[in-house]
Amino acid sequence: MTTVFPGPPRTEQELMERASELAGKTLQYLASRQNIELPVSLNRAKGHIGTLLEKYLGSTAGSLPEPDFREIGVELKTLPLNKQGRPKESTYVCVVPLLPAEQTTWEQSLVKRKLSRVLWLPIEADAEIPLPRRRIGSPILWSPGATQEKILRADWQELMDMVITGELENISARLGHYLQIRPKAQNARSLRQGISNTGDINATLPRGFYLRTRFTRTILQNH
DNA sequence: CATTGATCATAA
DNA sequence: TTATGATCAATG
Repeated sequence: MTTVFPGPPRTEQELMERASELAGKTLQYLASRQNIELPVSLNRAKGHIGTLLEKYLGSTAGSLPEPDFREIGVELKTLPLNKQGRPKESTYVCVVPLLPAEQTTWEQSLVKRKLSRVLWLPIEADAEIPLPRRRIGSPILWSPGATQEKILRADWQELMDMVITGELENISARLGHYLQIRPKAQNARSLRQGISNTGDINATLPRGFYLRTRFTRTILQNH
């Protein structure tokens, strides 16, 4: 593997310069610059493109529960686009804290810290385009507006209230305007400790926070 | 055909 | 083992 830049970006501007160079380039180009081979399909490499971009841009966070660019507090998210140029998938944000000891305020939450500043990188993702030929779009450096944050916060609060009051099993992906909670696991047999409907701690499916496609669509439209 | 629930790879 | 990176695929 070849490292393209000497270290992590020190400023947002430096990050944007690095990302802007990729606009219009293909995934083949992105991989070639780093002497990494593209997988034949994303089927068995679902996060490959995101990882490739992190490496290219100089992220050092690894799999720490932190924004990708810790030095400047920016989170990197790819945004897969369908044939119409709209987001085709929801966006994973972070793990849902299920235990009482893990609870925080909205201000301290990982959801807020990650979504405070996001570098969105649109990627062509229509199934008809071969992976190597899919193009990277122009980067969007985004922060939630006041109204957006208000709704994100309300979603988070509503969902976390359910988590801590033993209503976890009543949470479905239908809840939440912008944010939703869905399974985030190796498979349906994966288990995590959580608060049961009797208030005890028992085993449950690990969950994650996701941004709905209809929300990321508006982010894209506003640019 | 959009959405929900399920799943795959990998690093520390 | 549990977080990251996400997309797949069944379902309504």
